Amino acid sequence: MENRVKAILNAIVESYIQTAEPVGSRTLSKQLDIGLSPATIRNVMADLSEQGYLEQPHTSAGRIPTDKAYRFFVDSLVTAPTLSDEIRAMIDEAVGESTPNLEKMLANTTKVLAGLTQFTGVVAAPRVNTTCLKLIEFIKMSSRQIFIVLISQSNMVHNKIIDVSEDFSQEFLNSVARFLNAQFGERSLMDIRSHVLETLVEEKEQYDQLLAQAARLSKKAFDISDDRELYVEGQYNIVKDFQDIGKFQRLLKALEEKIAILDILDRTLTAKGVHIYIGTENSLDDLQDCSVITANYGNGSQVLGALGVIGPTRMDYFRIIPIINYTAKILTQSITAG
Amino acid sequence: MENRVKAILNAIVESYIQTAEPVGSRTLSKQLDIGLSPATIRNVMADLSEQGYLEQPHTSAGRIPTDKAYRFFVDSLVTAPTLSDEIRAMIDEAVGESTPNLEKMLANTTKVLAGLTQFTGVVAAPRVNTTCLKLIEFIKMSSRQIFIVLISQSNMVHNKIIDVSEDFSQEFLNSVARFLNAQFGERSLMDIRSHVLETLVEEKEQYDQLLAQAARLSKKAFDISDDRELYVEGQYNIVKDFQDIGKFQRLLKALEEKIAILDILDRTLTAKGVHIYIGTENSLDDLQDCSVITANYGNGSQVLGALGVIGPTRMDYFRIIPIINYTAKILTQSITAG
DNA sequence: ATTAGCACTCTAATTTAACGAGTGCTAACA
DNA sequence: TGTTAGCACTCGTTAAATTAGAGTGCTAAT
Repeated sequence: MENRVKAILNAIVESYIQTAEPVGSRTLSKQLDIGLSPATIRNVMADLSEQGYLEQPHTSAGRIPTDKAYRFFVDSLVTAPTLSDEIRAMIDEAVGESTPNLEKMLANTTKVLAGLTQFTGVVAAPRVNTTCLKLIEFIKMSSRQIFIVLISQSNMVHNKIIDVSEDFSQEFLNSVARFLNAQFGERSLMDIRSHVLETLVEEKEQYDQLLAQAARLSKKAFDISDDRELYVEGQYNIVKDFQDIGKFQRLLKALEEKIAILDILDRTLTAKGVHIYIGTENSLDDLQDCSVITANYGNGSQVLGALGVIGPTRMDYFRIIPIINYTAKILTQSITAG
Repeated sequence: MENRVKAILNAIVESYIQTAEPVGSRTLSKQLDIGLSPATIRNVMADLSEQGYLEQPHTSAGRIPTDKAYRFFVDSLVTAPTLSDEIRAMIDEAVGESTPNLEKMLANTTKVLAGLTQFTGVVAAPRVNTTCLKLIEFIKMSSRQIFIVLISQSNMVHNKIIDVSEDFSQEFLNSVARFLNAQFGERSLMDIRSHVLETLVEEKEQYDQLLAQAARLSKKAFDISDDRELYVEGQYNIVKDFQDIGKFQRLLKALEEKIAILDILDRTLTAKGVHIYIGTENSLDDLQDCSVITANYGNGSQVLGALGVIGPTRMDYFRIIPIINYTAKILTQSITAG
């Protein structure tokens, strides 16, 4: 694509991001420093329309960018601006504040994302199955109830109360926990579960009463549903850019149900850096008028989850991208250090 | 107030609840079985307007009920209808499903409230300070980090990771936990905290190194912030009844911030039964166009928290009230049994 | 006390007209 | 050949004017 055409396209996108108004040739001609007449620009715009970069709300209106144009615009953003010290400080504080408690860290991260971007912030907690075991403990609550705590390497805490038919002694529970910690420390829960299952099978042939009990208990302990937590904050920020109440309501509902959003965040998990999904690039119908900007966070060696914001397609990418980027970086650092 | 006047007022409220349209004298005359002409009804309506029960959007429109009228309407609802078996079953299942895990129970309760009423469901978790201790346990994570689990009588789980300067042995931690459990079981956290403080003071004069450490640790353990969790579900249901985007946005924000809503729910805690706050009866500005219907739940002997729904003032009280009532009852039962 | 009748009010919906931003095309220009 | 000025045309937006209808308040009759 010609240089001049690029400049015009990007100028249109920028202008639309700022004003949310269809961009006309005359306005653009004045804004653009290059001495180009409206007529010339009109020609270029006509070409761009043909190529699917621009569209007109109606015949005699200015042009608005299509998703394709946003995509082009974003891809030609080579230099992400550096963040101001104040913004960095805000992120640093919010993210680092409650180490090493991962849940609180993620909640705070979501809040700071929503606050800084003025869009809806989302953070996906680590997948339970892929996290690694740091510590497991059994606590006897009553003769038939056992409380199980399970802490992951990244300081994520899971707990549940299970009913058992046998009356285990606390000493027995302790020994099982000791065994599991020694045996499975730093292994992923998914791995552990399959191993526990193996053990259970072996044990059947051993006819050792105690071992059988231990295996059964362990199996229950690691039988954690793999739902992921999604932190959402700043939903009310979405209202601003929605004229269509119906669409908006569906979006809110999607946010409440969370599953679909998690799917989108999951797609990020494989690759590094900031990901941007523009409008129809989102598989989710209710997000067709939104862009989702995401990035991964991890514990230094492993990707744990993703964070990002959801906003209108005409969001200020230039401003948002470095925020996402930096937040992910700081969160990763905090987890790694914590 | 005259009987006939009552009937007319309630009919107006009912009609407005159904249709959301200002009610005119002619419509009402046809709807009402008593043979009263529009003119007669007009006279009554004029009186009711004077007394502040009705108002007109404009001179030549029908009347709409004021908050005062809703209040009258609600107060004259003597017989709450019995719930259908299906609805009962849905509540039973949602609430009882994940006993004894209180957090999950509350989350499910919120969802079923939102689902059944099609409004926004809210459930306030028990105040941490007033809940009673069932079990406390210390788990050593590393030489300087201790993981603390604290389970309340109502099976609410709190946990946190604290940093310590001394390197406690797990045996020491166990003995401290044993002591606390024996000493303070079934006492409220608030009580315990003040006692722990006392002990700490006494200990200063005892100069017993170990006891001092234990006291310091215990103090940290019970130093829980008293934030209450608020479960919110079905926010998107509010959209329907809001024409004013600005108001709606503020309401969403209030729901996200939760504190103000908790205040309202707290007011319920003193008295039994269903509470209804209509429109301006809500102290919160952003809720002036809403009604809040709440009820308490507890553990049989003690009130723990409140649950309810937030909807437009013109919600169908007759339908909603028994849902709230029954849900609170079942939740209380489940907690008591759990 | 109730009701029928009627003039009056006010909103919401519909129509009409004027406006203007922006386009596409053509012809002139460098 | 690329650029620009000019111009007719389109179409949405806004404002004003008109109409229809629902509902009221008042009065007089029952």
